[in-house]
Amino acid sequence: MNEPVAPGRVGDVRRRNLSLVLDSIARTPDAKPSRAQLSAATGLTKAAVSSLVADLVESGLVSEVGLYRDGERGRPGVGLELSTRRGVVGMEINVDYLSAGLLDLGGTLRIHRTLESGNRGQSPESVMSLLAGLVSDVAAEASAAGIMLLGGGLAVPGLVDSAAGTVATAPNLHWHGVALQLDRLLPDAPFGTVLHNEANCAALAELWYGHGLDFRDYLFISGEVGVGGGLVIGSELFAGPRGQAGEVGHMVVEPSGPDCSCGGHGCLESFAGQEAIFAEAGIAPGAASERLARLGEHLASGDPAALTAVARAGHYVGIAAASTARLMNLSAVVLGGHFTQMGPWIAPAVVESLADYAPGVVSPARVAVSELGQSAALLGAAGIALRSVLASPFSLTTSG
Amino acid sequence: MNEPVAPGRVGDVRRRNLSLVLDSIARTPDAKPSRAQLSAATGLTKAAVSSLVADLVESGLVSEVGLYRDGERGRPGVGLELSTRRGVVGMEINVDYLSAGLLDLGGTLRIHRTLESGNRGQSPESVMSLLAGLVSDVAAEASAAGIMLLGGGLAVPGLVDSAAGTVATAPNLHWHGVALQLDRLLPDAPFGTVLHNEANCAALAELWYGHGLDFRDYLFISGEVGVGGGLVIGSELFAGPRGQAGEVGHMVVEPSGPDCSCGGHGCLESFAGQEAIFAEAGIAPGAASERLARLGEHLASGDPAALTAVARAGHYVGIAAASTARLMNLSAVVLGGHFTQMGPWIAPAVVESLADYAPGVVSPARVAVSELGQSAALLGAAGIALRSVLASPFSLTTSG
DNA sequence: CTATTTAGTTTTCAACCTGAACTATATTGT
DNA sequence: ACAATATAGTTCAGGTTGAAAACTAAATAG
Repeated sequence: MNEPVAPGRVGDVRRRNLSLVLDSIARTPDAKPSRAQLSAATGLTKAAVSSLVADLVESGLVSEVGLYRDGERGRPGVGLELSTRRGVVGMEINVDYLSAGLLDLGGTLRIHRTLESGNRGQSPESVMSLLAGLVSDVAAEASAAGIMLLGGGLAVPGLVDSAAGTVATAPNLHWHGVALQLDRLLPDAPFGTVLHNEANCAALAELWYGHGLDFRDYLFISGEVGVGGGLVIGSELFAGPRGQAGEVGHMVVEPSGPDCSCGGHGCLESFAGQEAIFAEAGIAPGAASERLARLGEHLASGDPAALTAVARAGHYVGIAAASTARLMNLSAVVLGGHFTQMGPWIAPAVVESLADYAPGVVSPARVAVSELGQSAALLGAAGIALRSVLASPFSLTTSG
Repeated sequence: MNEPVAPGRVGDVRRRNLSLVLDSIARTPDAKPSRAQLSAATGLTKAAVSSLVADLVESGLVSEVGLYRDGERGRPGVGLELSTRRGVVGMEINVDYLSAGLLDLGGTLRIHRTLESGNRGQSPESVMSLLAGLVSDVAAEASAAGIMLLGGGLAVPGLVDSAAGTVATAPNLHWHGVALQLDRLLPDAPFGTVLHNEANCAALAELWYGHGLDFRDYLFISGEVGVGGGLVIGSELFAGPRGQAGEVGHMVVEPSGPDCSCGGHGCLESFAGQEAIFAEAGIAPGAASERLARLGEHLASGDPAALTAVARAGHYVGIAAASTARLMNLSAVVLGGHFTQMGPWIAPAVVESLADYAPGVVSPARVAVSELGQSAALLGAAGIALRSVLASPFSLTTSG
């Protein structure tokens, strides 16, 4: 009950306004706004904006980029943009690969390296060592390009405790209750590295770089080995009480359904997880990516077993989405992960199921398939880091 | 995307700290803290607390209550408490009755009046007139007791838009898209009257005056004519994108289930709504309260039809709760509304169902039955108003 | 080349918290 | 009784901050 609410101090005002100005610059990536425009956009006086911008320029987060001349009368303003000489690193540990990438403050992915690596069952230490090597390559390249790294985000396919930097459970990696040495990855970055759930990262990537531009509230459902998800409410990720919300894979969609590895019955994952779809479609065992490709071929050639398998998965995804939409008053659904490859076949089944179980709640036009590729989680993790920098620029300021 | 984030001004600091101090006083209802204790609790200096308290006392929200002598050495502090001479009004429009009550700032329900009234199908204007009469009685009593009314909250069984003060749809009242004249109810109260959903109000009452003292995160499921609900996350109501989250009644719990009035199939309401339970239990038609009483008798006497009907409702409530708990990472469930009367029979079924479909997520000890009576929604509505006063005391201050 | 318009800076001022010194009022020990 | 001590609360100087308004800077229009 007794949350330690910090007292408001005079300095808080500046902290907030620094972030407000920085955010205003970030929201207009093309315009390169002048101080005067920022003053109008934020409601702060020109004097205040000047003072705040001076701090931001000094800290290196913002650059002046020549005159902003638009043919109008009067003195031209000086264009401002987020510095492209500051960046954050997005990282991903997945079952089959590791990856790391550099996102500059402007939101451009400047570097992206992937390393094939079978991580299932490997020790966290050895995987982290591999990742640290990959990251140091990226860091070296960034350094060569004159880009200073401020922080990073790491996406892991499992339930995580971001605050503690621990992985509670990552079934597909066979990790349980491991504390990751996040400090190793970016030892010099002032904001450090923060751990996040992979599906949540992908949901956020979708928000910032995908369909989030159209939808403010949606359920993101990501097919992987399991079925993960993320809830975006008001253009923000809903993380839940312990940061582990969005686990749509174990919603009950068929009370009389088969037993699930979680101990329950009739979970969505039993119908829409990779193994379930492959089995139903008659795809022989093998590497996941290869089986997925074969499923795609079967679908394209109209194979009935594949078509029914995917339609069944879509049907149950629709049921889970219908319940979620009703419960949380959501109006859109975005499909990601392996569902993207089945997009043309699974989306109609989801639409039909939604129309059947929750008519009028999610219109067909608001069932979308992600267009971000395999980099979604990495982009999301980097984006989280980027936004945490933009949210608290004060610490980089001389007085911070 | 472009949320109008207000710039931070110097005065915001005081606004926040006024609320912080007021909140600190509210959190210690028994202790009647001194300024020095508040200083320690909030982290503000004694000087700042003194200045803030002076404003709060002047505005009438806080009273000094004699010396705080605890046998220790040193000058005794002056006890502070939320004024019992300021209050808010909770109001409820339901199918069978209207009610209004006065909650003082200390959180004590001082007055509570109920008026039997068949409101189903009545015009909003006539119902509001009846309610306004009831409220003016309460206001007169408050005035006689020297209590100044600051604001009010009105609970209505339907989907509402609180900001606009409109009822989107209240099926059981037969209201659709009506704008309520909330200003009529408490014309002199500086904070006005705010409209809320009944189930959400009940969920909040549970939070503030019921099991919320034990649980920080839970799903509240309220059986009424329909099945409503409320999601409490981190001791706060999760309202959703348009303030209409928590509609657990239309989650899909049985894909092959019967058609529902919402247009879907297999909704929870089809199994756990009043009509469904009465029909299954073989309770003849009649007034709702009377049928509920008869159901209670049948249950107590061990009537098999009644027992299976309630067990079946509990089974499906458990499925919906399991899905919700998984999706949102919740760990507790509170049953309210008509489920309270069936508590001893329905709770075990819910527990069993949860253990079956989401083992280890919600422990049996965390399935609770509400102990608040019919006044839950009213208490919640009043509590919302009370908290909005405590959150923005600045407007009552001389400088506000 | 002056008037006008827009950008950005400087100056003055008020709000408000901190920190330290100070006053007020109690208990304890002799 | 009375000094010592401890705790509560107030007063006042100091520093940070943004608002408001005056001012400087730099462009275009005629």
